[in-house]
Amino acid sequence: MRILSELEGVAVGIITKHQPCTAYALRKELKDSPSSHWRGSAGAIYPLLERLEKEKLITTSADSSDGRGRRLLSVTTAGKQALRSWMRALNDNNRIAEVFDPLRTRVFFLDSLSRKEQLEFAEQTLSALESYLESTRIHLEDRPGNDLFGYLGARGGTLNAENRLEFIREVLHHLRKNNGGGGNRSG
Amino acid sequence: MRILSELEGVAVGIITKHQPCTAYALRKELKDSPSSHWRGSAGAIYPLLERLEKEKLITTSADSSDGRGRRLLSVTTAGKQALRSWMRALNDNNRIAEVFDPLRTRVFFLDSLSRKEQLEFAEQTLSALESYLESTRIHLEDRPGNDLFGYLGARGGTLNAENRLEFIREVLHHLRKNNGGGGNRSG
DNA sequence: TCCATCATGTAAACAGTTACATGATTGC
DNA sequence: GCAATCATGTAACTGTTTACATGATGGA
Repeated sequence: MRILSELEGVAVGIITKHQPCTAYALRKELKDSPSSHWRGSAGAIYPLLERLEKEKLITTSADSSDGRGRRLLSVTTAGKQALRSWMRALNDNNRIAEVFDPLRTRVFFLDSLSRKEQLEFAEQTLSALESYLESTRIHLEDRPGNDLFGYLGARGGTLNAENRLEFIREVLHHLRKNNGGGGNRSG
Repeated sequence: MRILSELEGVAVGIITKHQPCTAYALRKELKDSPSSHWRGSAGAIYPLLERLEKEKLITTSADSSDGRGRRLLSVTTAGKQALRSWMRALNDNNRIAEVFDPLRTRVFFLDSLSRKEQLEFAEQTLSALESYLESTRIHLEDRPGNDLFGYLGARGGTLNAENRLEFIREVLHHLRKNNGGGGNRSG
Protein backbone atom coordinates (compact mmCIF):
# COMPACT_ATOMS: atom_id res chain seq x y z
CA MET A 1 0.00 0.00 0.00
CA ARG A 2 1.29 3.43 -0.98
CA ILE A 3 1.93 6.04 1.70
CA LEU A 4 -0.72 8.75 1.89
CA SER A 5 0.18 12.32 0.97
CA GLU A 6 0.03 14.98 3.72
CA LEU A 7 -3.45 16.17 2.82
CA GLU A 8 -4.71 12.60 2.46
CA GLY A 9 -3.31 11.71 5.89
CA VAL A 10 -4.95 14.75 7.44
CA ALA A 11 -8.25 13.95 5.70
CA VAL A 12 -8.28 10.34 6.91
CA GLY A 13 -7.31 11.56 10.40
CA ILE A 14 -10.13 14.11 10.53
CA ILE A 15 -12.70 11.64 9.22
CA THR A 16 -11.53 9.10 11.81
CA LYS A 17 -12.13 11.65 14.58
CA HIS A 18 -15.58 12.73 13.41
CA GLN A 19 -16.98 9.76 11.56
CA PRO A 20 -19.55 9.51 10.18
CA CYS A 21 -19.19 13.02 8.76
CA THR A 22 -19.73 14.86 5.50
CA ALA A 23 -17.07 16.08 3.07
CA TYR A 24 -18.34 19.56 3.86
CA ALA A 25 -17.48 19.16 7.56
CA LEU A 26 -14.01 17.96 6.62
CA ARG A 27 -13.51 20.98 4.38
CA LYS A 28 -14.74 23.27 7.13
CA GLU A 29 -12.28 21.87 9.64
CA LEU A 30 -9.43 22.47 7.19
CA LYS A 31 -10.61 26.01 6.40
CA ASP A 32 -11.20 26.99 10.04
CA SER A 33 -7.91 25.70 11.37
CA PRO A 34 -5.96 28.74 12.61
CA SER A 35 -2.64 27.58 11.17
CA SER A 36 -3.31 26.21 7.80
CA HIS A 37 -1.69 25.89 4.66
CA TRP A 38 -4.59 24.08 2.98
CA ARG A 39 -7.70 25.86 1.84
CA GLY A 40 -9.94 22.80 1.96
CA SER A 41 -10.92 23.60 -1.59
CA ALA A 42 -13.63 21.53 -3.21
CA GLY A 43 -11.38 20.83 -6.17
CA ALA A 44 -8.85 19.22 -3.80
CA ILE A 45 -11.19 17.41 -1.42
CA TYR A 46 -13.75 15.75 -3.67
CA PRO A 47 -11.22 14.11 -6.01
CA LEU A 48 -9.16 13.09 -2.96
CA LEU A 49 -12.19 11.39 -1.38
CA GLU A 50 -12.99 9.63 -4.65
CA ARG A 51 -9.42 8.33 -4.68
CA LEU A 52 -9.62 7.12 -1.07
CA GLU A 53 -12.94 5.43 -1.72
CA LYS A 54 -11.65 3.68 -4.83
CA GLU A 55 -8.75 2.34 -2.75
CA LYS A 56 -11.26 1.26 -0.07
CA LEU A 57 -9.70 3.40 2.67
CA ILE A 58 -13.01 5.14 3.32
CA THR A 59 -16.64 4.26 2.64
CA THR A 60 -19.44 6.67 1.85
CA SER A 61 -23.12 6.11 2.46
CA ALA A 62 -25.89 8.28 1.06
CA ASP A 63 -28.13 9.85 3.70
CA SER A 64 -31.57 9.37 2.11
CA SER A 65 -33.23 11.59 4.72
CA ASP A 66 -31.30 14.61 3.41
CA GLY A 67 -32.50 16.34 0.26
CA ARG A 68 -29.08 17.79 -0.43
CA GLY A 69 -27.61 14.43 -1.34
CA ARG A 70 -25.46 14.46 1.75
CA ARG A 71 -22.99 11.57 1.91
CA LEU A 72 -21.53 10.28 5.16
CA LEU A 73 -17.86 9.28 5.28
CA SER A 74 -16.30 6.57 7.41
CA VAL A 75 -12.81 5.10 7.58
CA THR A 76 -12.32 1.38 6.90
CA THR A 77 -9.89 -0.92 8.68
CA ALA A 78 -7.54 -0.54 5.70
CA GLY A 79 -7.93 3.24 6.07
CA LYS A 80 -6.90 3.09 9.74
CA GLN A 81 -3.90 1.02 8.74
CA ALA A 82 -2.99 3.57 6.05
CA LEU A 83 -3.23 6.36 8.61
CA ARG A 84 -0.82 4.52 10.89
CA SER A 85 1.65 3.98 8.05
CA TRP A 86 1.39 7.66 7.19
CA MET A 87 2.13 8.58 10.82
CA ARG A 88 5.22 6.41 10.86
CA ALA A 89 6.43 7.64 7.46
CA LEU A 90 7.48 10.89 9.17
CA ASN A 91 10.38 9.13 10.83
CA ASP A 92 10.93 6.36 8.29
CA ASN A 93 11.45 8.88 5.49
CA ASN A 94 13.11 11.61 7.53
CA ARG A 95 10.52 14.20 6.65
CA ILE A 96 10.98 16.05 9.93
CA ALA A 97 12.73 18.90 8.12
CA GLU A 98 9.87 19.58 5.74
CA VAL A 99 8.65 22.66 7.53
CA PHE A 100 7.50 25.86 5.96
CA ASP A 101 7.29 29.36 7.40
CA PRO A 102 6.72 32.32 5.06
CA LEU A 103 8.06 34.73 7.69
CA ARG A 104 11.41 33.01 8.14
CA THR A 105 11.77 32.70 4.38
CA ARG A 106 11.43 36.47 4.03
CA VAL A 107 13.85 37.33 6.82
CA PHE A 108 16.65 35.93 4.64
CA PHE A 109 15.90 38.64 2.11
CA LEU A 110 15.27 41.66 4.35
CA ASP A 111 18.30 43.21 2.73
CA SER A 112 16.17 43.98 -0.31
CA LEU A 113 14.12 46.50 1.68
CA SER A 114 15.20 49.97 2.74
CA ARG A 115 15.86 50.46 6.42
CA LYS A 116 12.51 52.13 6.91
CA GLU A 117 10.73 49.32 5.12
CA GLN A 118 12.61 46.73 7.17
CA LEU A 119 11.31 48.28 10.39
CA GLU A 120 7.79 48.55 8.96
CA PHE A 121 7.92 44.93 7.86
CA ALA A 122 9.09 43.72 11.28
CA GLU A 123 6.62 45.88 13.21
CA GLN A 124 3.65 44.89 11.06
CA THR A 125 4.62 41.24 11.26
CA LEU A 126 4.98 41.52 15.03
CA SER A 127 1.47 42.84 15.39
CA ALA A 128 0.03 40.31 12.92
CA LEU A 129 1.72 37.55 14.90
CA GLU A 130 0.33 38.88 18.17
CA SER A 131 -3.23 38.56 16.90
CA TYR A 132 -2.44 35.23 15.31
CA LEU A 133 -1.07 33.97 18.64
CA GLU A 134 -4.26 35.14 20.29
CA SER A 135 -6.35 33.21 17.75
CA THR A 136 -4.39 30.03 18.42
CA ARG A 137 -5.01 30.52 22.15
CA ILE A 138 -8.74 30.91 21.60
CA HIS A 139 -8.71 27.82 19.42
CA LEU A 140 -6.85 25.96 22.17
CA GLU A 141 -9.35 26.96 24.86
CA ASP A 142 -12.39 26.18 22.73
CA ARG A 143 -11.48 22.50 22.44
CA PRO A 144 -13.30 19.73 24.25
CA GLY A 145 -11.37 18.83 27.39
CA ASN A 146 -11.35 15.10 26.80
CA ASP A 147 -9.36 15.08 23.56
CA LEU A 148 -5.70 14.92 24.62
CA PHE A 149 -4.20 14.82 21.13
CA GLY A 150 -6.47 17.53 19.79
CA TYR A 151 -5.27 19.61 22.72
CA LEU A 152 -1.60 18.78 22.13
CA GLY A 153 -1.81 19.56 18.42
CA ALA A 154 -3.43 22.91 19.10
CA ARG A 155 -0.93 23.51 21.89
CA GLY A 156 1.83 22.97 19.31
CA GLY A 157 0.24 25.71 17.22
CA THR A 158 0.36 28.12 20.15
CA LEU A 159 3.95 27.17 21.02
CA ASN A 160 4.95 27.74 17.41
CA ALA A 161 3.25 31.14 17.30
CA GLU A 162 5.04 32.14 20.52
CA ASN A 163 8.33 31.00 19.04
CA ARG A 164 7.84 33.00 15.87
CA LEU A 165 6.92 36.06 17.92
CA GLU A 166 10.13 35.68 19.89
CA PHE A 167 11.96 35.34 16.59
CA ILE A 168 10.55 38.52 15.06
CA ARG A 169 11.37 40.37 18.32
CA GLU A 170 14.95 39.20 17.95
CA VAL A 171 14.98 40.43 14.35
CA LEU A 172 13.56 43.78 15.43
CA HIS A 173 16.17 44.04 18.15
CA HIS A 174 18.95 43.55 15.58
CA LEU A 175 17.38 46.09 13.24
CA ARG A 176 17.20 48.73 15.96
CA LYS A 177 20.72 47.99 17.18
CA ASN A 178 22.27 48.43 13.71
CA ASN A 179 20.59 51.76 13.25
CA GLY A 180 23.04 53.13 10.70
CA GLY A 181 24.10 50.21 8.51
CA GLY A 182 22.50 47.71 6.15
CA GLY A 183 19.48 48.07 3.93
CA ASN A 184 18.89 49.03 0.39
CA ARG A 185 18.63 52.76 0.00
CA SER A 186 16.43 52.58 -3.10
CA GLY A 187 13.21 52.85 -1.07
CA MET B 1 2.63 43.55 -11.48
CA ARG B 2 1.44 40.25 -10.00
CA ILE B 3 2.77 39.11 -6.63
CA LEU B 4 5.41 36.39 -6.86
CA SER B 5 4.66 32.92 -5.52
CA GLU B 6 6.66 31.67 -2.52
CA LEU B 7 9.17 29.75 -4.60
CA GLU B 8 9.52 32.61 -7.06
CA GLY B 9 10.17 35.06 -4.21
CA VAL B 10 12.79 32.76 -2.73
CA ALA B 11 14.40 32.30 -6.14
CA VAL B 12 14.62 36.04 -6.82
CA GLY B 13 15.94 36.54 -3.28
CA ILE B 14 18.66 33.92 -3.69
CA ILE B 15 19.70 35.23 -7.10
CA THR B 16 19.85 38.76 -5.66
CA LYS B 17 22.24 37.54 -2.96
CA HIS B 18 24.55 35.61 -5.27
CA GLN B 19 24.25 37.29 -8.64
CA PRO B 20 25.56 36.57 -11.14
CA CYS B 21 24.93 32.88 -10.48
CA THR B 22 23.79 29.78 -12.34
CA ALA B 23 20.44 28.04 -12.07
CA TYR B 24 22.37 25.09 -10.75
CA ALA B 25 23.69 27.12 -7.80
CA LEU B 26 20.16 28.29 -7.04
CA ARG B 27 18.91 24.70 -7.10
CA LYS B 28 21.78 23.62 -4.86
CA GLU B 29 20.98 26.28 -2.27
CA LEU B 30 17.35 25.09 -2.20
CA LYS B 31 18.36 21.43 -1.93
CA ASP B 32 21.01 22.00 0.73
CA SER B 33 18.89 24.18 2.99
CA PRO B 34 18.41 22.24 6.24
CA SER B 35 14.73 23.14 6.58
CA SER B 36 13.22 22.80 3.23
CA HIS B 37 10.05 22.04 1.77
CA TRP B 38 11.21 22.55 -1.83
CA ARG B 39 13.38 20.04 -3.63
CA GLY B 40 14.87 22.55 -6.05
CA SER B 41 13.79 20.19 -8.80
CA ALA B 42 14.82 20.98 -12.36
CA GLY B 43 11.22 20.69 -13.49
CA ALA B 44 10.27 23.48 -11.09
CA ILE B 45 13.29 25.78 -11.43
CA TYR B 46 13.89 25.98 -15.18
CA PRO B 47 10.30 26.83 -16.14
CA LEU B 48 10.20 29.31 -13.22
CA LEU B 49 13.33 31.06 -14.49
CA GLU B 50 11.90 31.17 -18.03
CA ARG B 51 8.81 32.82 -16.59
CA LEU B 52 10.83 35.39 -14.63
CA GLU B 53 12.95 36.18 -17.66
CA LYS B 54 9.91 36.62 -19.89
CA GLU B 55 8.54 39.10 -17.34
CA LYS B 56 11.94 40.85 -17.29
CA LEU B 57 12.47 40.29 -13.56
CA ILE B 58 15.78 38.55 -14.23
CA THR B 59 18.25 38.55 -17.11
CA THR B 60 20.42 35.66 -18.22
CA SER B 61 23.69 35.90 -20.08
CA ALA B 62 25.47 32.98 -21.70
CA ASP B 63 29.00 32.38 -20.40
CA SER B 64 30.85 31.67 -23.65
CA SER B 65 33.99 30.54 -21.78
CA ASP B 66 32.07 27.55 -20.38
CA GLY B 67 31.54 24.51 -22.59
CA ARG B 68 28.54 23.39 -20.55
CA GLY B 69 26.36 26.22 -21.80
CA ARG B 70 26.32 27.80 -18.38
CA ARG B 71 24.00 30.79 -18.10
CA LEU B 72 24.46 33.51 -15.50
CA LEU B 73 21.40 34.98 -13.80
CA SER B 74 20.94 38.52 -12.54
CA VAL B 75 17.99 40.39 -11.08
CA THR B 76 16.71 43.51 -12.86
CA THR B 77 15.40 46.66 -11.18
CA ALA B 78 11.87 45.38 -11.83
CA GLY B 79 12.90 42.11 -10.20
CA LYS B 80 14.10 43.92 -7.07
CA GLN B 81 10.81 45.77 -6.97
CA ALA B 82 8.89 42.49 -7.33
CA LEU B 83 10.92 41.01 -4.45
CA ARG B 84 9.95 43.97 -2.24
CA SER B 85 6.28 43.58 -3.12
CA TRP B 86 6.51 39.88 -2.34
CA MET B 87 8.07 40.68 1.06
CA ARG B 88 5.27 43.07 1.91
CA ALA B 89 2.55 40.72 0.68
CA LEU B 90 3.09 38.65 3.84
CA ASN B 91 1.41 41.33 5.92
CA ASP B 92 -0.84 42.83 3.27
CA ASN B 93 -2.48 39.47 2.59
CA ASN B 94 -2.31 38.09 6.12
CA ARG B 95 -0.35 35.05 5.14
CA ILE B 96 1.36 34.82 8.51
CA ALA B 97 -0.71 31.75 9.39
CA GLU B 98 0.40 29.74 6.37
CA VAL B 99 2.81 27.56 8.26
CA PHE B 100 3.30 23.87 7.82
CA ASP B 101 4.75 21.30 10.18
CA PRO B 102 4.33 17.58 9.42
CA LEU B 103 5.03 16.70 13.06
CA ARG B 104 2.32 18.90 14.54
CA THR B 105 -0.12 17.64 11.92
CA ARG B 106 0.47 14.08 13.07
CA VAL B 107 0.19 14.79 16.77
CA PHE B 108 -3.51 15.53 16.20
CA PHE B 109 -3.95 11.92 15.12
CA LEU B 110 -1.76 10.07 17.62
CA ASP B 111 -4.94 8.42 18.80
CA SER B 112 -4.79 6.16 15.76
CA LEU B 113 -1.66 4.45 17.10
CA SER B 114 -1.48 1.92 19.90
CA ARG B 115 0.10 3.11 23.11
CA LYS B 116 3.34 1.36 22.29
CA GLU B 117 3.42 2.89 18.82
CA GLN B 118 2.68 6.34 20.27
CA LEU B 119 5.75 6.11 22.47
CA GLU B 120 7.85 4.79 19.60
CA PHE B 121 6.66 7.59 17.38
CA ALA B 122 7.45 10.26 19.95
CA GLU B 123 10.84 8.81 20.86
CA GLN B 124 11.93 8.38 17.26
CA THR B 125 10.75 11.88 16.40
CA LEU B 126 12.62 13.25 19.41
CA SER B 127 15.87 11.72 18.25
CA ALA B 128 15.31 12.77 14.62
CA LEU B 129 14.66 16.31 15.84
CA GLU B 130 17.82 16.28 17.93
CA SER B 131 19.96 15.56 14.89
CA TYR B 132 17.97 18.01 12.82
CA LEU B 133 18.55 20.72 15.44
CA GLU B 134 22.25 19.92 15.32
CA SER B 135 22.25 20.29 11.52
CA THR B 136 20.58 23.72 11.78
CA ARG B 137 23.26 24.75 14.30
CA ILE B 138 26.05 23.67 11.98
CA HIS B 139 24.37 25.53 9.14
CA LEU B 140 24.16 28.61 11.38
CA GLU B 141 27.84 28.49 12.31
CA ASP B 142 29.02 27.88 8.76
CA ARG B 143 27.62 31.20 7.54
CA PRO B 144 29.77 34.21 6.66
CA GLY B 145 29.81 36.59 9.62
CA ASN B 146 28.95 39.69 7.65
CA ASP B 147 25.50 38.62 6.43
CA LEU B 148 23.07 39.70 9.17
CA PHE B 149 19.88 38.54 7.49
CA GLY B 150 21.34 35.23 6.38
CA TYR B 151 22.31 34.76 10.02
CA LEU B 152 18.86 35.75 11.30
CA GLY B 153 17.05 33.46 8.85
CA ALA B 154 19.22 30.51 9.84
CA ARG B 155 18.82 31.49 13.49
CA GLY B 156 15.05 31.27 12.96
CA GLY B 157 15.53 27.72 11.71
CA THR B 158 17.41 26.79 14.88
CA LEU B 159 14.83 28.51 17.12
CA ASN B 160 12.09 26.62 15.34
CA ALA B 161 13.87 23.28 15.74
CA GLU B 162 14.36 23.98 19.45
CA ASN B 163 10.70 24.84 19.77
CA ARG B 164 9.59 21.64 18.07
CA LEU B 165 11.91 19.64 20.29
CA GLU B 166 10.33 21.23 23.35
CA PHE B 167 6.94 20.40 21.86
CA ILE B 168 7.68 16.72 21.31
CA ARG B 169 9.08 16.53 24.86
CA GLU B 170 5.79 17.92 26.12
CA VAL B 171 3.91 15.31 24.08
CA LEU B 172 6.14 12.57 25.45
CA HIS B 173 5.57 13.82 28.98
CA HIS B 174 1.79 13.57 28.50
CA LEU B 175 2.11 10.10 27.00
CA ARG B 176 4.15 8.85 29.94
CA LYS B 177 1.86 10.50 32.49
CA ASN B 178 -1.28 8.84 31.07
CA ASN B 179 0.32 5.43 31.20
CA GLY B 180 -2.92 3.45 31.32
CA GLY B 181 -5.42 5.26 29.13
CA GLY B 182 -5.76 6.33 25.51
CA GLY B 183 -4.53 4.69 22.36
CA ASN B 184 -5.90 2.26 19.92
CA ARG B 185 -5.34 -1.27 21.05
CA SER B 186 -5.36 -2.71 17.55
CA GLY B 187 -1.56 -2.44 17.25
C1' DT C 1 40.60 7.05 -16.89
C1' DC C 2 36.98 7.35 -14.03
C1' DC C 3 33.84 9.48 -10.88
C1' DA C 4 31.65 13.18 -8.54
C1' DT C 5 29.96 17.31 -9.49
C1' DC C 6 28.51 21.02 -12.52
C1' DA C 7 25.17 22.26 -15.80
C1' DT C 8 20.95 22.36 -18.57
C1' DG C 9 16.69 20.84 -19.82
C1' DT C 10 12.03 17.90 -21.03
C1' DA C 11 7.85 14.82 -20.18
C1' DA C 12 4.38 12.72 -17.61
C1' DA C 13 1.98 12.65 -13.57
C1' DC C 14 -0.10 14.54 -9.69
C1' DA C 15 -1.85 17.84 -6.40
C1' DG C 16 -3.97 21.86 -5.22
C1' DT C 17 -6.07 26.55 -6.26
C1' DT C 18 -9.64 29.65 -8.01
C1' DA C 19 -13.78 30.15 -10.14
C1' DC C 20 -17.92 28.36 -11.61
C1' DA C 21 -22.28 25.87 -11.01
C1' DT C 22 -26.29 24.00 -8.67
C1' DG C 23 -29.56 23.21 -5.20
C1' DA C 24 -31.47 22.26 -0.09
C1' DT C 25 -31.99 23.66 4.70
C1' DT C 26 -32.38 26.61 8.64
C1' DG C 27 -33.23 30.58 11.21
C1' DC C 28 -34.79 35.24 11.23
C1' DG D 1 -39.19 35.48 1.72
C1' DC D 2 -34.44 36.11 2.18
C1' DA D 3 -29.82 35.26 3.54
C1' DA D 4 -26.38 32.44 5.52
C1' DT D 5 -24.91 28.12 5.62
C1' DC D 6 -24.94 23.29 4.26
C1' DA D 7 -23.81 20.32 0.58
C1' DT D 8 -21.80 18.47 -3.71
C1' DG D 9 -19.33 18.72 -7.65
C1' DT D 10 -16.58 20.27 -12.31
C1' DA D 11 -13.17 22.87 -15.31
C1' DA D 12 -9.21 25.36 -16.27
C1' DC D 13 -5.00 26.54 -14.56
C1' DT D 14 -0.70 26.54 -12.04
C1' DG D 15 3.00 24.64 -9.70
C1' DT D 16 5.86 20.89 -8.21
C1' DT D 17 7.54 16.27 -8.19
C1' DT D 18 9.87 12.21 -10.15
C1' DA D 19 12.17 10.31 -13.78
C1' DC D 20 14.56 10.74 -17.87
C1' DA D 21 18.15 12.63 -20.86
C1' DT D 22 22.51 14.73 -22.20
C1' DG D 23 27.01 16.43 -21.87
C1' DA D 24 31.31 19.16 -19.72
C1' DT D 25 34.69 19.88 -16.00
C1' DG D 26 38.01 18.95 -12.47
C1' DG D 27 40.43 16.26 -9.36
C1' DA D 28 42.27 11.63 -7.69
